[in-house]
Amino acid sequence: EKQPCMPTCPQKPLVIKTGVQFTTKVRLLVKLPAVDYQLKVKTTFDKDLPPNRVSRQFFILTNNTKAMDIEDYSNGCLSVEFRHLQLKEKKNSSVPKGTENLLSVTEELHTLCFEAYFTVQGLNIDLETCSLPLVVISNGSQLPGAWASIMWYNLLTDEPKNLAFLGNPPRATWSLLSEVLSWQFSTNTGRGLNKDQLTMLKEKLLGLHASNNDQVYWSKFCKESIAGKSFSFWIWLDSILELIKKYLLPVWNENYIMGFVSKEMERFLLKEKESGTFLLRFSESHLGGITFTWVQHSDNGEVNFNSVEPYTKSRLNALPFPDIIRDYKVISAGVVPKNPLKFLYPDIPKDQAFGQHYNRLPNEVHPYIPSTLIPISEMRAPSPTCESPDPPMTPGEFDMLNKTLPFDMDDITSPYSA
Amino acid sequence: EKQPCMPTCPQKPLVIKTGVQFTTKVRLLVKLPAVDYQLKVKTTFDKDLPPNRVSRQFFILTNNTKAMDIEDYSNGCLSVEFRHLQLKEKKNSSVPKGTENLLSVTEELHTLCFEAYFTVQGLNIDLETCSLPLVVISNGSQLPGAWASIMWYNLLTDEPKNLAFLGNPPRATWSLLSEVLSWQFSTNTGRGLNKDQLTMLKEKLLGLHASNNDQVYWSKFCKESIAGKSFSFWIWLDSILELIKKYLLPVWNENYIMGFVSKEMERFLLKEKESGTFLLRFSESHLGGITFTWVQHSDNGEVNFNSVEPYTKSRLNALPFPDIIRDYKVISAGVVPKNPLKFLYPDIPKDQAFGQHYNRLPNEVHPYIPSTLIPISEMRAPSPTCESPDPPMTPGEFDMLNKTLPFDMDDITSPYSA
DNA sequence: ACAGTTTCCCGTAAATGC
DNA sequence: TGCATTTACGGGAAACTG
Repeated sequence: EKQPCMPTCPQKPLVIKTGVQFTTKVRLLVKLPAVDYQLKVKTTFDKDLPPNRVSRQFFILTNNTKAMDIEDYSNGCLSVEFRHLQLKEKKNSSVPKGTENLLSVTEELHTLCFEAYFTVQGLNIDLETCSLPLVVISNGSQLPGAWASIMWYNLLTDEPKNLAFLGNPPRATWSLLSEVLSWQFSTNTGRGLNKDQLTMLKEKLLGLHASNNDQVYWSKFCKESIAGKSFSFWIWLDSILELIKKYLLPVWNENYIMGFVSKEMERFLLKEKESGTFLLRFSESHLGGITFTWVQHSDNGEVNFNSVEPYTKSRLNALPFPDIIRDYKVISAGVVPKNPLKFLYPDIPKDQAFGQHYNRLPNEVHPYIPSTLIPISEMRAPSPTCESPDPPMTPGEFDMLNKTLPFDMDDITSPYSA
Repeated sequence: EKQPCMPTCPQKPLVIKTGVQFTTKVRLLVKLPAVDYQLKVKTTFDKDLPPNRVSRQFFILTNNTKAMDIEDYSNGCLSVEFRHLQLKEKKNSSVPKGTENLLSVTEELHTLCFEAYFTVQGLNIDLETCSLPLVVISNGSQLPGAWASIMWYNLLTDEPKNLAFLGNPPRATWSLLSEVLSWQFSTNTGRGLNKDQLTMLKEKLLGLHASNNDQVYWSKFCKESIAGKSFSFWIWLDSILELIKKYLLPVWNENYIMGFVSKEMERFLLKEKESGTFLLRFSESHLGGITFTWVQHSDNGEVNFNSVEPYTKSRLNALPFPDIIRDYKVISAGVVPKNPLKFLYPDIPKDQAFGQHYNRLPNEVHPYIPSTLIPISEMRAPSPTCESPDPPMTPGEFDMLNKTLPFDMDDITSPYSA
């Protein structure tokens, strides 16, 4: 006879990529009478899953049977850890595809099953248990979608194994969802999302003036693109999570990235601040981008806001973000290059916030002159709203700048015309 | 009975990486009497190779049998193309490893064998042929070494199948070797090596005043490190080939890269030239690097040479090389940033040589200010030998520069101390 | 043609073996 | 322990497939 679920307690990854190894561990929670033979456990993928339930079938490519061992001598607890397990798709399976299955691959839930079969005192015992649902992907680009499925499942059901859950998933209240989003940030980085950041996200997803009890549809969260964009809310948010993890970790953890703030709020916050006050905001138009916006007050009282083209991984691979802030320059015709960033909102001197994360300048390696990259923007013309306390340059200085700066100014060309 | 080699003509890759697909084609060169059944060809790896000859054994993981087909209806020529072949190492083979085998993996030669067995008019016929030697690698980092083996083999023997060749390889005269090196460049890029470049390479390998008849040892070419370096001559040269292929192709093909030139020769060439004349040279100290050296004449007649820290793939991934030349700046205290590169040796205006390869400046994507990276070097102090026709800056200008440039100058700190 | 999905494989890092 | 070699796999691009 079968003893379902109870006796063992499996741990497994929540998303598995085909062809990539994973590890799982099963622990026996009941104490068996001492046996003089090894207790073997077999791991199976989607055991007894009714056909047509999934559009893809997988199997464990590697050795899937292993003997349990005593994990803890104090209580004689038995366990077994499978390493180097690997999943492969069953191709040409007789199961016809696309039978009423409208789920995308990242919504399709699967389980790992474990069984231990043995005879004791003439009794046949078949212990069996299954993991909570997991998602199988074939490429890392599917990971964000897969993770969203896991989040939604864990957020909205207590059922241990409802593999059709995402066929018709319930909605989530914002108050519930916001907790899990903040938790994603805190577990992945070390700092969660604060009230203002969550408010911006709520308004992005549910519109202005939404309440915490308003409900978010699964499709709105993860499947439908944001209006005017080519990606969904979660894909956008996850791209920022990855950006932080890879390029912004210390700066994020020290709370120097406001990040989730609307452009309207940004201007509202900056407009009363000193010229050169800036804040950091994640791009809403491109995946995984961060920009800074600074304020400039001109002599006539006009207020001007500038935002740099967002930095994404290609640029951040070349130059760490704190160095970008340290070295960023704006040039405009006839003015010496100048870093417009002075105070991190509200009034933290730039070097106080970021100084400890600046990278050392390149070391001189004889016989070479060290060299580095600096980020630079051109203002096509000295805007009347730009701070411009600098004395005008002499004509000679102006001419020299024209020859040495990489931007065309009034079509003055170098003496070596192409 | 066996018909060796003659009847078929195999084409195969020269270096095969385990786990990566490759393609090979066999063509039947004799005309058979028409047969009404399919003529099947079987591909085998290292067929009948005596054990202990190689330290590693491989087998074809994928389907290795396929029927020949009429390739060309005009002459009825039969051929078969194997696609998606894949090699895997036989592990735990009974062959004990390391039996008198002193070859490295990239020196170990193997062959692909093809056989077609059939009966016609009561006669058993077994056609069989083998490919020329090939090298099996497991990681792309082994490709340069493997390629060197293939080059040496093709350069120095006409034997179709001497798999022990690299156990005791003959030497190559420089005149022979230099041809094959130049040919590597011309086939991989579009431009070979000129006389001056080859002379520099000869001197690097054989010392000054070596003659074209001097001989190069295999170990000197590929196995032993260059004195004071951690890589061999060929590994160094191949790193430059890869650099050109990936980052410098048009500039190389237009002959704007002198590249292989000693530092002594470089100075000799530049010293009589106008200030701002520069040339491009491949780094000899680091793999896959390119630097530029420019000359500056000071008022007192002293000549000064500066070389920038070599650019390698990490920097070149961030910024295309022509843009580096266009935008490169030198700054020193109190002087406006300035591009020291004016004429490509001997006297080609920089923009004339590189202008057509400059990338467009970033487009304005509203509402962001476009931004780019520029390469920059600091001269710690205005060298007395530097060209310095610029009027000294006013104290105000100097102070401003201190605040805005990313380098510390005389320990003047920003107002926002860390 | 196209989007969704998988496969391929370079290049780097880590693991393994001698 | 260090070096030579293989394995692992993220990430971008190509190939596949309905």
